[in-house]
Amino acid sequence: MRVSEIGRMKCPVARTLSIVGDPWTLLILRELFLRSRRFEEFQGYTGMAPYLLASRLKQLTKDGILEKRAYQERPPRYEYRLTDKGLDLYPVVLSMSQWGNRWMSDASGPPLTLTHKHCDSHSAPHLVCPECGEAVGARDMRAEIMPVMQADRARMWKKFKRQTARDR
Amino acid sequence: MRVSEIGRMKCPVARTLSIVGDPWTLLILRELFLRSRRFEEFQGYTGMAPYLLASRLKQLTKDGILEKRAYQERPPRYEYRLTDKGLDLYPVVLSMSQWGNRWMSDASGPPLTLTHKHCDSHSAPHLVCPECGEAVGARDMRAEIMPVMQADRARMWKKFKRQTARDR
DNA sequence: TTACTAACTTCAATATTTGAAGTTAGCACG
DNA sequence: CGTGCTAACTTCAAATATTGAAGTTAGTAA
Repeated sequence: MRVSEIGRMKCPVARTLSIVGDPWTLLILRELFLRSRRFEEFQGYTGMAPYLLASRLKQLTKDGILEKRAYQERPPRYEYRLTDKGLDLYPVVLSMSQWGNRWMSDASGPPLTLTHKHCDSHSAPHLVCPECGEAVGARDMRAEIMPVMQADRARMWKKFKRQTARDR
Repeated sequence: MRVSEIGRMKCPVARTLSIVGDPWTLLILRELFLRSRRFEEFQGYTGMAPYLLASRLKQLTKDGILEKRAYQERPPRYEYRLTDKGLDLYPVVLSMSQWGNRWMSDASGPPLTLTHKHCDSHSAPHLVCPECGEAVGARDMRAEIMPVMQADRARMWKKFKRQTARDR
């Protein structure tokens, strides 16, 4: 299977990865959540090659994550903004930020702080169960693979087994 | 900047990306959260090439996300399990799953369901502010870049500007 | 007319991924 | 004792993607 085919799996994680499964794309998203909007800002703050940046911005726009619009006509200049679909990726980027803070920080103090606008407190949002309100982690949840995804997995497994059998 | 240097930025998102900023790595994590443990399972259910799988597992082990252990001696067979550091990546994978459910699903019904073990209800955990308990999204939070990260960004920006100036 | 800017595009060199095939260390069957 | 089978990789050559450097476009400003 090629990277470009990951999105064809009947799995919500895989489908999300087909859009944001790339470090440069996620750095662009980080910048957007830090309120960068211009090509130059993305390039300067991520350090990525302009060819790659252009191709990623094009793809994200096609995927409906970003909207490109001119912020002036002459000379033509553009900005990129998150759509609602893009804004909704916030939990992904935030989770990465919090994991990085917890597990990858050095002695130089917190690089980012977050304030909840509504209650005006510094906070690190966490996941809770909407039913009981308790904080949840990996050990607290049980995932069940439904028939539609199970069938897809069974198909992949069979293909894999057929392949290894043919090798002999 | 090269992909392999992303982790040197003083940014928690970038540092996390240096470990999980790759679609195959995240698919391996998905499998681990779905309780896969063996090389063969990862290969069969992700469809990735064995060379890539082996190199990713090696790196994840080195990064302290996984532990490799023999589950039998003769013939030698191994399994891979999440460490605490790895388990703590759950919010990243869960956020991706939920975004995929919301924005990338087709008509064939939900591929995965989650049950909160403690209250036994089907639930889609969401982010809340720990201070006031309110659900939070991108628009509700204000990020502030602290001096240590700000300095790093300023350095990158200057380097970028120096580079484009030299081009002329 | 020359310098400068933002937003790209092009090109050649390098690095990574892919698919197919091969290897290793055993067990199981006839 | 030989053949087949398994899980967990490794190797190789071809295809694909990324990188760094340089170039382009459509303007404004001095």
